[in-house]
Amino acid sequence: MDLKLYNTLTRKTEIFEPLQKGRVGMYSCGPTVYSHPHIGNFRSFLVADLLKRFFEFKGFKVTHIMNITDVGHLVDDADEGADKLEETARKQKKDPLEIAKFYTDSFLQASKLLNIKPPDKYPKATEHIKEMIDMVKILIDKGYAYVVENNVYYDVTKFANYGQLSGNTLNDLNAGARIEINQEKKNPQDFALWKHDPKHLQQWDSPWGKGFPGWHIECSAMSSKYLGAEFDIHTGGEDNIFPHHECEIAQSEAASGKKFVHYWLHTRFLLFDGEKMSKSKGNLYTIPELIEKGFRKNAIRYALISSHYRQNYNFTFDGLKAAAQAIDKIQQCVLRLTDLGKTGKQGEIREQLQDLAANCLTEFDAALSDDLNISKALAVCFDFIRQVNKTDDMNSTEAAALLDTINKIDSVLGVLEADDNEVPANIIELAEKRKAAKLNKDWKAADAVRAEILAQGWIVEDIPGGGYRIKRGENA
RNA sequence: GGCGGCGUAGCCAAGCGGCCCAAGGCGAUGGUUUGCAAAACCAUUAUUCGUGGGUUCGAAUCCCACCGCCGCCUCCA
Repeated sequence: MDLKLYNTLTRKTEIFEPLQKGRVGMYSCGPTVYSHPHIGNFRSFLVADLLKRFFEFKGFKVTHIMNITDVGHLVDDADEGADKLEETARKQKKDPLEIAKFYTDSFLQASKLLNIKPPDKYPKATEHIKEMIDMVKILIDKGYAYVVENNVYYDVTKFANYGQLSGNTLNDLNAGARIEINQEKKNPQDFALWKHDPKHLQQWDSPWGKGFPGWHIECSAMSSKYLGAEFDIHTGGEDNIFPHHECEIAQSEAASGKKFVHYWLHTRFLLFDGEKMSKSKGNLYTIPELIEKGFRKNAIRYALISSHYRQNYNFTFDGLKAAAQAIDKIQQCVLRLTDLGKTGKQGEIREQLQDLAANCLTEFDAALSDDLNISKALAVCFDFIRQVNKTDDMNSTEAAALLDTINKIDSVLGVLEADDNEVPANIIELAEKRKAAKLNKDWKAADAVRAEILAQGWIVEDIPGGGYRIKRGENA
């Protein structure tokens, strides 16, 4: 089935056609490691993860690159002033690279908690200074860039398509007049490829003297190194459209003479309780903070992927609770199928169930193939689960087949993490004690033990037939 | 000023010209089941899609106007 994606570049939903059959080259704008990444950052990373997993579900071999920006993002509007990393470094009196490492680790840990599949490579900007310098040289040689006083700027008037991605024309940008006039630049919209600033803590040698790279060049340089000058798909947050991605296109296409990226996918911002997240509002939650508050990591993942990526997602604690409930519904079904797979009778799979499973996967595929219509896909998933729950007298072959279907779906959703909840021995003991009490019809004792188990953070549930099941409770 | 998005049940959210008296999740209510629970299942929870016009045999879906909300326009995913 064809995958359709909304392409920011053309402002149309298009059928995805890879450069190479069966393969996808994908680049995602990653974090700038000067603070802990928050849920908003992760929504964008999770959309990339969802898309990548869906490509794999459809049988594509994906090469996924996500950069880690550990240098070069300037703080204020005029390409002047302190670098964000440096600002943090000065505040904390640490070396910028130390700061970068600390927050890179924070990012990687949170990514793991959210069950994000690691990209094939997380290239770091500071490890690709040479590649960036090489690209800047090419841009100067080809006449797209010019040197002034140890600084290198890109001349936007030389690139005819500047503004194609964002819809910003040079005239509009002039009218916007938010740009402080920098006398060095030929045009106010020209952006820095290489900057000279003796006050900067991070410095590298270059043909233009000591300095540091401009903040768009790293993605152009690293994407071409790992994916080639021309590749399939580039993802990021909506704020990246302009100027970052617009400038990447200008740099990469000018340097290579080829089309840069075929499909641009941008994730809309997350709101928190209907408001934009910001430090001043104190609503920039990080993943560990939410876990600290008692929310489950897979609920956070579910919440963040459960609405369409081109829609603002309004993040609320109530939404997280709803997400946790929804996952439980799936998990409950998985538990039952797992039990039946072990204890059910041997047998053939009924045709009706075979069709149910096949249709589910087809519809799930169709939903996500429609520009990642996740709501529809989840609806398919829950419809399937209801049908499964309604099915009595299931044999072990059937249970295994249906379980396999859920697992295929979860290879994309990634919310059913392997059950790492080893039930402690004392809890099992208590559960056995309760079972014994129940056999004696000593309901009081049985209920007391159940309360005790709950107090320790676990839930016992009876299964028809006299058995029971132990689940992790809220605080386990 | 320029570019773009949104308004569907208590909440989240799909649908984008007829299959819609509108999917799915959460919540709520009643029922089946259970020692009691939990889970599960069944039923109910929008004859209506921000408001007003229009186009059409037919509109939540297209057009116009109005109201409200939000994002981007060189820090930001």
